[in-house]
Amino acid sequence: MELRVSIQSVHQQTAEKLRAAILAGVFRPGDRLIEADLCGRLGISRPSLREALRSLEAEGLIVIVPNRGPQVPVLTWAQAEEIYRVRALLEGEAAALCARCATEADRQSMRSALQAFERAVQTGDPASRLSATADFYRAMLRGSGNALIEELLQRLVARINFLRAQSMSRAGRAKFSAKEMRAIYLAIAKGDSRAARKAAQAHVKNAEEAARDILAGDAAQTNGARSRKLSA
Amino acid sequence: MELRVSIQSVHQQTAEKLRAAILAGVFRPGDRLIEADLCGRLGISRPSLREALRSLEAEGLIVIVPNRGPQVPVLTWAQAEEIYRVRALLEGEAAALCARCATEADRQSMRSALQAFERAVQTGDPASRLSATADFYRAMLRGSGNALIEELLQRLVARINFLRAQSMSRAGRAKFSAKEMRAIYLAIAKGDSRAARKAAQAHVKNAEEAARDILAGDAAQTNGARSRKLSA
DNA sequence: GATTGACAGATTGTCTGACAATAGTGATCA
DNA sequence: TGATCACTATTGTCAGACAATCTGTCAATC
Repeated sequence: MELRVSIQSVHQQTAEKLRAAILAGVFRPGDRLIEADLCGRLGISRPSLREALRSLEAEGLIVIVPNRGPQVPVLTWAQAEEIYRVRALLEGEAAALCARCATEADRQSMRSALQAFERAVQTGDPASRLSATADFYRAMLRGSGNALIEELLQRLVARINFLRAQSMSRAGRAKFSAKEMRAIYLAIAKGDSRAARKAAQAHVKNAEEAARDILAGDAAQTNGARSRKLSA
Repeated sequence: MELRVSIQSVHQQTAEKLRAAILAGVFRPGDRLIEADLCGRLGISRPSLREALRSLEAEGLIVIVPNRGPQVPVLTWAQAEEIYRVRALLEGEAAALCARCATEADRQSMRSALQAFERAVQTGDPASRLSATADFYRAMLRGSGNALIEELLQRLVARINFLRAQSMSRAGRAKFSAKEMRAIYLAIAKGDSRAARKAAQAHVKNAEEAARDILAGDAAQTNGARSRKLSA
């Protein structure tokens, strides 16, 4: 039983809030984060803020340019591609492990998350879709029994969150997504680790392709502005 | 041409020095790092030190216990096992990628690092062995063309450095190591990505087993002291 | 004898205020 | 038009301070 009353340190809370803000899109790729500004808004001192920023930097969620300060990184497609490749690798492994050693409780969690997702697809509710997806993955990673993979994936996914949110809300993608997730679940339920790995990797591959389309369309629109920014 | 004379910020330099010190074994698993002490020794202020510590914490190189401060983590075997599993996955992928897209220059670097390693094995020079291994991997990861994998692996390997140094210096292990590395190189030189992946994974698997023996022997010796510490 | 309570010392968590160094900006002048 | 130069905004770094917390010790109590 956990009786602790959130004795979180300031920098820790700060890091969490900023993380959440970036994932929620409050700060967008390319945005600068001004220290004094954040201190004021969060009601904390600069040293505490800077500690939090260092944590986020090491997570890859922000980059800190010397003498210019922190900003949300703008991913190149090459970087995104690397992330997707590693993500496929790790998620495949997690699925395979899960197929081998998940408990019935884990499978149950996955099943209900999957059902929630399918309901959300039918009703067309983007928020529920996102949370159901998160639940599904959490259950799978928990079932894999490898905390390291879970942590690494969480960080990687955070870095492509921007692409993810867009491609997930794209017409048609949700339906395919549901099918792919079901395939992962079925393979795991059967205990077929080989099939589970394949299904998970295929899912990431498809997500990558959806993201690529998004980024391509995006780049075409804002190409001038962005390349000017990068070369500066 | 790079003329800059180390315009690295203080916290960055600090992080690097501490990283190097931990890898070199100056601070051993379980050691506490006292802020005031480090500030004095490094000649820096506490805020700067704390920023550096937050970076190292996010890298997993130290843990910071609330109100007790930073310390070098003591790995359980379960944690080490997770790291080895992910390492096998990533190194296998890197080897496979390298087999597909390394340039002749990359292969040349690997070849000379391998030769240096074999010479070091014959002369029985542990320091050269370590540096040659590092060179070999650096070349392979560079050849894979995936900077993310390189970064992730670097961090993971840092976390098991303690085990690694011990198992590498173990009688007999070096010779096997040389054989395994040669197998990786040959597969990459042939462009056989499948064989390269297998060879790299086998190499990690063997390293893991060597490490397990070390940890088992270690635990038997200091079991009393350690379990008392953990339960406290 | 074991548990509790109190206390001192060590260490971390956090803030304030300050100042130098740097990058970006706009004005000035050739 | 282009180069130069001050100005401003912002970051990098430090010193000093104080509260909060942990650790171990020692006496008091049951």
